[in-house]
Amino acid sequence: MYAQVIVDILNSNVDKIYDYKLDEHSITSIGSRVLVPFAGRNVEGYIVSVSPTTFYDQAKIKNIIKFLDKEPLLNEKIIKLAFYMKKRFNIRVADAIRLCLPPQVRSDMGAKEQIIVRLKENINLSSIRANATQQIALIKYLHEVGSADKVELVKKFGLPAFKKLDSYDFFETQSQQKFSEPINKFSVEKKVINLTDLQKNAVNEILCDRNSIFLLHGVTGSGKTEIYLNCIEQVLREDKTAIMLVPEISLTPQMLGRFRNRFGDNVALLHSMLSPRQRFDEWYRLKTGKAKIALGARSCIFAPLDNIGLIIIDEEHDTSYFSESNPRYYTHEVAKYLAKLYDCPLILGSATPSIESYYNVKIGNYKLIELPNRANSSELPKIQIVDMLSEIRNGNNGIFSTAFLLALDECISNKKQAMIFINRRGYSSFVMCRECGYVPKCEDCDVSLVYHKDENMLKCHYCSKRYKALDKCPNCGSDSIRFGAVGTQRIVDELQKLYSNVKILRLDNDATSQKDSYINILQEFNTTTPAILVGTQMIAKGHDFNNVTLVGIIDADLSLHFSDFRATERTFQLITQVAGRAGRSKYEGKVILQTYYPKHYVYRCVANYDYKRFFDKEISLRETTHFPPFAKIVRVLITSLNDEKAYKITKDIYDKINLIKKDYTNDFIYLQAMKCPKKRIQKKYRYEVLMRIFNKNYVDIIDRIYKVTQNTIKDVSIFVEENPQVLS
DNA sequence: AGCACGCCGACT
DNA sequence: GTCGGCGTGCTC
Repeated sequence: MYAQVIVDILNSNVDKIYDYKLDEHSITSIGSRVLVPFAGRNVEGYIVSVSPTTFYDQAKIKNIIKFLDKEPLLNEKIIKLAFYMKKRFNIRVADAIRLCLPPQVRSDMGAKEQIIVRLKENINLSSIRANATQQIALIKYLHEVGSADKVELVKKFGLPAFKKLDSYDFFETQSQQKFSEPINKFSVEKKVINLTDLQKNAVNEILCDRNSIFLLHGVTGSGKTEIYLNCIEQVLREDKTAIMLVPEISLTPQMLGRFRNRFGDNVALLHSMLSPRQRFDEWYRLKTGKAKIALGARSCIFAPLDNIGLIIIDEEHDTSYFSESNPRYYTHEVAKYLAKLYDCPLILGSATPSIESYYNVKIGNYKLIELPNRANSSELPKIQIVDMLSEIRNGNNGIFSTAFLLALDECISNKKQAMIFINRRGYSSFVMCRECGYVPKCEDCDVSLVYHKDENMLKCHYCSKRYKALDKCPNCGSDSIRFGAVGTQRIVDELQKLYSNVKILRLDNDATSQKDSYINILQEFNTTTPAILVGTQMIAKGHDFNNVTLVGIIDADLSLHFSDFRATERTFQLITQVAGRAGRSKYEGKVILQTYYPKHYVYRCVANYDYKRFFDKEISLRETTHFPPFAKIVRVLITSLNDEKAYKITKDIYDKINLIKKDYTNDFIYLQAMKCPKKRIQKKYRYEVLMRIFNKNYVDIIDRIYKVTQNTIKDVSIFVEENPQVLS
């Protein structure tokens, strides 16, 4: 028998199947992690299949050294998924497999045992030549520290030196392994919640059709979570398992609490806030069947579950479901494939579905379930559009409109809470010298610096590099400095001037850099009245605050101005989400939306909670302009510390794609090579080849694009992105 | 990726 | 004549 093995090396040159001899081990070996000899060393690999024959030269086939775990870590379906991901997203199989395993599995308990090296007692140093500097340095070092890790020694003194000394038999080695059983416990305190008729129908519809993809379109507060919980309950009764995905940011204590209360320690949590150890424990509970529900962010789709009965993607429109760094993948596609493999339903839930998902309903790929009302029958908050231009005409040049200040006054004097949304952190968007127009920029990135008042520093939002704040213009010496558009810190400042004795909290990336402060800030806000919470997108998602009666959107247009075809869609989603924070319990909520474009269709639709009208507008626009979902955007991103090299490669790739285009003249809507909008980030120069391609022959074309961009070139990295979320 | 192998300049 | 610093090509 032969085992087909994928080696755990992240390099496309070895991203293929290698055959090894397998003695009487039968089919049960599939998914096992093994140690195999490979190019003169031992590496970890995964058995992806087993067969009685081989196409490779039998004389060259080696034996598997050992099996690294008692049980296979992967199942056949996960392996299928890994190969699908290679094809669909152009990533390596080993990359896909790694997504399915916590890092500990590979580093702590298996083949990657540490090899501890010591010097033997009576070694004859005279065999070393006097000019072998590396060897002597190694001996000296080892003599000083006593013992060291082999990997460390090789890194410090080079492999040749280590090998030479090893050949003299100077070393004694020992390997270390560790592994322990995880522990965990939670109590169940079951609360019965009566479903509305609409919710009941939704649950029934899903459970009666286990082969479909459902788009659950329910307004904020319509009780989608309760539907999820009921569906999961049924699936568990059938002795199956479930995966529930939420955007990282909306995995709030409330959400977690609801799952824990309902399912106790049957829920495993996979979340980036967990320590590596905790994450491993949760993974292990799923792997061993001690937990049957995997709850977590994007990568939780790779939870080690068998017999999956249901997959849910909550807030399906959220951009965090795109993995934008390596390995790049789109969670919806992974979930769809998994659902098909397990013959189980997939639920995509949102108050503001992505245009693409809703379009899939229109063309019959998804089934639509609608929840047009809030579950507790409270009204959706009234959204009032305020024209900021007419504010200026009326002599108000401030950040806040008169209508907003009045509403805030009322809110505060009623001892309620307000949330203020501004999608920009820091104090102001940029700083500029009034005399000469100088704008300080980051040394490593092609972006303006942002002033952060609390630290009195200028910060780069792309690489987090910090600079001294300016008291004088370094260019002309003037001390007259102007601040650009306002950010969260500035809002807090202005509000504190107006309400010196009201608690004002800020929630953005800066305020939450320490691990728990995110939860602490929310906790403090939750228990304080009156109070004002100022924040970025972070405050938009899934928090249930009972006393919020006012939501202020300071500059709604912000996300509208991105030169991205999804800008309006994002604006609609963001505003609906933020507005949904108001009036969730017995108190009526109100939303004030400040804009310079009050007539824009996105605001008309948003104010009436009219998703369908917005969708119709947007989809016809996309169709006539040939944008997704009617075409695909592909971006090849080329980055390098070396500007000329990057330029040369870009030109090269452009030429090659231009050749492909000759075979598919009618399929290309657009093809262009250029510098990226941000020409440099973290010292790396950035170029791109951008194209738009019709769907018809897309699969063939992208395959060829992947091929011409695969060549690994020294000092230059090349990424191919499909429908990139941000173009910077 | 990372190892062998082979070619080269530098120094013993 | 060795050592070690690279570039190349291959890994079941």
